[in-house]
Amino acid sequence: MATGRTHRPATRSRGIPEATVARLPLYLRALTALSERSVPTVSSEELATAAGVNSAKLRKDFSYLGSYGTRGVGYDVEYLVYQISRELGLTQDWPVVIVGIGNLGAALANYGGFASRGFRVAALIDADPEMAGKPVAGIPVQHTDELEKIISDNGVSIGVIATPAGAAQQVCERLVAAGVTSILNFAPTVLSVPDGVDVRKVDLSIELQILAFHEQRKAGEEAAAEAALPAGERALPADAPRDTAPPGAAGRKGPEGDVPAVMPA
Amino acid sequence: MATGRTHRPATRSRGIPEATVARLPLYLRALTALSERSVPTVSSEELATAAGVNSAKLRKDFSYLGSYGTRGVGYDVEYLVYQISRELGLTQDWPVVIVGIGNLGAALANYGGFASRGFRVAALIDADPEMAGKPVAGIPVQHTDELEKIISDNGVSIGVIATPAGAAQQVCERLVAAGVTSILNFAPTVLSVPDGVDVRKVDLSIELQILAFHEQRKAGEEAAAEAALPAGERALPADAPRDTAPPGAAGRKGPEGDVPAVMPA
DNA sequence: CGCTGTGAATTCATTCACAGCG
DNA sequence: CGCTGTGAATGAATTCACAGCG
Repeated sequence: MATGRTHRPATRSRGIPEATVARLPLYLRALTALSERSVPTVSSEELATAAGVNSAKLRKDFSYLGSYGTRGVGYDVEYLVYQISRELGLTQDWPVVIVGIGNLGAALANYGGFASRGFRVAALIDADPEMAGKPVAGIPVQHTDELEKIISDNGVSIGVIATPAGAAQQVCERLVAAGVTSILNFAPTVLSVPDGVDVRKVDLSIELQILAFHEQRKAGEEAAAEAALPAGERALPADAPRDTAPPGAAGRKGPEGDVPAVMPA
Repeated sequence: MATGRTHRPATRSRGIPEATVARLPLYLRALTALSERSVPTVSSEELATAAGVNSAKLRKDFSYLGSYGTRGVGYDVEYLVYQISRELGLTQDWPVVIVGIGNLGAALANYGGFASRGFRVAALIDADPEMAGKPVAGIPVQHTDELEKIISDNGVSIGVIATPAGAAQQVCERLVAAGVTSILNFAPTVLSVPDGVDVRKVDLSIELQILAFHEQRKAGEEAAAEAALPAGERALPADAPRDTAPPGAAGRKGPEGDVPAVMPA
């Protein structure tokens, strides 16, 4: 990906930044809601609010797609829905397979937003022979043995892995060998794939851990705020509300013997 | 460096970059696996591979935490596990509530990796009176009416929203009012929260859409690479270069005004 | 030596601020 | 006027590359 250094002069002809791509679905969702309410046009300000971003960012994002707005007015909702859908490749239907029909896999299979927008669950696959034939979300589960056949018969290029961590890499390899080039991984493990295959991961415990980090920081600040007095500043120096570094940021270097007790017991 | 140049050598005492925070759980997972295999030390190179990042990035990340390695040797696995756990706030247990016990909520409740690392499901909450009392993953579901009491009785500061989109904002407000300051949102909607509250979102269809974008791009490149044959089908693959230079082509507008109606809601 | 830790360089993303079109 | 589209400025993240410690 992006390895090829095009000799294209400055102006990116089609290099939409990754960060922008990641926001297009958000815009699309907001626009779809407006469309359902028959709202004809939106300003960047309104749409940005609905999508939870700021308007400068939204306008910059749209500028990578082309000039789809009208100065003094805003954007035509229907038109933008179409343009973004097209950009995301949602004007076609993507058959998807879900591998691993446990609790999570079943929940994904039942997830409505799936079919509604450009994706179609082509098959559910599980390694447990007991599951074979049993319908989940109206679709009969098929055994892993059929994986390769299913992929090629249906021209599947997107696979969802919802197996236990231990099985994920192997499943991944089979999917890739069978022709899948995009994988959404729910298993808590790092997948290694050949070049040209995209992997995105969703991991509950990672998200929780990130939240815990911030939560802990908040607790620390709170405590520091209450007793705003000289304390072991190395321990849990409350970052200034803004971002800049707080005062007295002396050297670092974690003195190994010292394990600063951080938890506000 | 640009503006840098404060009086202080910018040794941030605690300003860990967000991107780094997001990777700490990955390192932790890889380290935990090593620890279970009783591996005593790892080099940045090995650990980086296991975590799926490159070693320079890993070393830079660790440098924000302190100097926990030994030159010429690597990192002590146990020690690093401890340091990262502490940094992430996992040396304490975080009670978590899950609101919305449908397919997904149930799957989350059953998710093992939950309890295993610093988190404890304090309660399951659902709006359906039918659900009340029924145990899911061994925990009895409680009715939404109890939400505030549950939060405060258990000192919950992290909430997981797995309700339908329509209910999410309201649930969010009640959680926040009751004292929750970190939210993991699985509902496909933008939550608005007051300052000081962190929200992270997990959205299946967004992830799929991002994959579809890249998938489409691959298909386009492939076609173009194959043999510049005039593809008869969709004339708008990933390559449709309608965007161009900002300078000369200043006044370009959408494609010949048309194409309104589109997606099936 | 080998491998960490880190300034400096580079690349990527966000924000500002305003020219200019409708 | 109001609002888009976008250069330029700023800021964040990644990568390079190497000094220096064990």
